[in-house]
Amino acid sequence: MVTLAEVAQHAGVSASTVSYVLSGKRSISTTTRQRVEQSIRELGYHPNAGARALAGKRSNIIALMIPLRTDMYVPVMMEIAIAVATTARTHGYDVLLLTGEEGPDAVRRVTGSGLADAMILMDVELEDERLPLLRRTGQPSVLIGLPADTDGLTCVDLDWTATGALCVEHLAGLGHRDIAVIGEAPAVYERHTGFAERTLDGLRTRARETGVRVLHRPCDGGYDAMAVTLARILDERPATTGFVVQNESAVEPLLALLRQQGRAVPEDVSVVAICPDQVAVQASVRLTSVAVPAQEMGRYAVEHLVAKLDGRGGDDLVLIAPELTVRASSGPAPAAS
Amino acid sequence: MVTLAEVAQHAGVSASTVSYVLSGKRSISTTTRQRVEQSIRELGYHPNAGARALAGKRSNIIALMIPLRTDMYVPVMMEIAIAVATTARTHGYDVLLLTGEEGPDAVRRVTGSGLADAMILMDVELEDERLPLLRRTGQPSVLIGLPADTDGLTCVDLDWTATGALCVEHLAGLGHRDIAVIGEAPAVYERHTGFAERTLDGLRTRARETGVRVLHRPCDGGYDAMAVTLARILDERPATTGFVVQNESAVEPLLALLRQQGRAVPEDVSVVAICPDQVAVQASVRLTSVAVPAQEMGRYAVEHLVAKLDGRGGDDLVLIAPELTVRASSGPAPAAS
DNA sequence: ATGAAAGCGCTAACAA
DNA sequence: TTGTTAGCGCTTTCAT
Repeated sequence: MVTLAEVAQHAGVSASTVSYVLSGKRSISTTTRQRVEQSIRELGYHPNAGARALAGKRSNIIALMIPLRTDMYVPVMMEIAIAVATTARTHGYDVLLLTGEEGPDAVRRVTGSGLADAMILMDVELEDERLPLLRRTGQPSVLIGLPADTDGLTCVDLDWTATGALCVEHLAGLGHRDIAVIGEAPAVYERHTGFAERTLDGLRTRARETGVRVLHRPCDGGYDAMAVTLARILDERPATTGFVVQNESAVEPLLALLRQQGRAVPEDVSVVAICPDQVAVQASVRLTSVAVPAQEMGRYAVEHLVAKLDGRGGDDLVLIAPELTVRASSGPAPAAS
Repeated sequence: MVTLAEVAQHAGVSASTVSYVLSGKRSISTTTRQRVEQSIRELGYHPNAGARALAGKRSNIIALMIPLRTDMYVPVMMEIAIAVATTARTHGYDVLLLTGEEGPDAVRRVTGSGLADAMILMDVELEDERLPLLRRTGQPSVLIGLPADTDGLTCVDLDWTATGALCVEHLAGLGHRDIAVIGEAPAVYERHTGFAERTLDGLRTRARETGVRVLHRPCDGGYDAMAVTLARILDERPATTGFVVQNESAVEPLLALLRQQGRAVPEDVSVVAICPDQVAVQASVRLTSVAVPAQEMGRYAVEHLVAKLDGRGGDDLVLIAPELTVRASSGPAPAAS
């Protein structure tokens, strides 16, 4: 294993000079710098991460806590994780992958051990049990998702309330008066995941304002669950002509079932999805949708964290404005029969 | 920040004693151990990761390289990643998330810096450019996926050749004589991803043996691409009655298209999928499928790595035997018309 | 069964 | 512009 001392000797300079060449924290004459860089290359030197962390008091690692469950939004999680990892690298950070399994203990462990300099939490719940600890320790962190109380925290998220409102607005504008919302799995609501509840809020508020009726039904993914849910909806509200779907694994089943029942999209019923663009485009009907900006959230989280670690920027609350893209699944409400 | 020295002082013992209580590497009297453990709890001590890595020469971190692309098997990747992370924790390891982006450089960086003790590579290509380096450095590692030459490497994978064979066998056994294979995106074959080519091998070999005709067509995901692909297949081989699908995002489109054309599943055509069980069960027709054992692969990779790091076990090649579950999408071939 | 002390490889004052 | 040196917090011989 090549050490800094060996590089120094090889280049005929002191250890600190090599260190400073690496960190750029003081000016070095061009000739020295080049000799050192040459030696580094020749010897194949890589600074030891442990020593660096110990002496420099920063590990250059960002911890990313992802949810253990995979009952929702797997592609979104993955996209965020990849965006976090690549963005982190461009800033010289590596990413430590933590699952929610350990819960608050993971926060304690990572903070206490100096394993990571900062952390990003995904799948934040409204009353998340990790938050008190985060606030208390002052650990630099960014939440992806919004808890009930954001005081003293930095959060990034899609503006779900606006997203819900936007969906209703679009359908209402097309003349739909009875809208059904096909939501995430019941478990998601039971654990008070912020985005699900906020979306619902937005949906309902704007519905009230526009005089539209909204029926919300959670739905486990898959064809069978969707069949049951759809049957119930049409039973309770036969006049339903608009659907908002916030559940990736219900999208295609819904379309299949509507087709099967002879309800044409968008002639008879309109469908608006809340999902990544890729899903919307690949569906059997190109879906009018509000995109979940996964990459943007991941990138932003890292950049904010890096700024914090560099002493720039403080707490912040970033709500990304939703964008609705009109595709082939929504159109004017059919004339009332 | 609480240090080991502070714990030692608080407990009235020496630093080494605290260290040994933590590592269990030498016997400690019960009373001392209890005093030390008490102090650790009272002070909220967490060993510093950097110092530990520096002095102990192991970081207790396993690096996981995931592919950057998300053109295939996102849920599988995610499941593997989560299985790796949770299994690693049960063995006292943390997981560093690397994307393929850096390529071989990442291997060099992680190895050289002592950031991780070992690595797991996903999405291994037949002639993967990271392998020479891995072999040369002797870095403890496990590949998930099989390269062309496995010499000196440890690999885990589903036995894709057997998987392909099994699918043909099942359909042939049901009397199907013309089988179409709907594969991954063309790009997957172009970069010679091992599993895709091996599956094809298994498919073709067994087809030859059972006197069945096989037509293979790569397919980008989504409805439109699937429509084009299906049209071509039925054009070239109108007698096709069996389908093997190895592309998650083509599954539902295929089913929808078949339905649309009035071809009943499984009465007119049979479909066998290669996908996670969850996908097979949630599809609009419960799919006969060969499962991709994602969790098992992740868990095995970690366990093998831990064994290696503990000086137990060496190189190894584990091919997980495929299992085909018969569900509602396959049945006897219709009588020839 | 326990302690004392020498590093592990690096960073960052402090000097020159 | 460069060198010298004192740690960072831990593990692990070597002693006792």
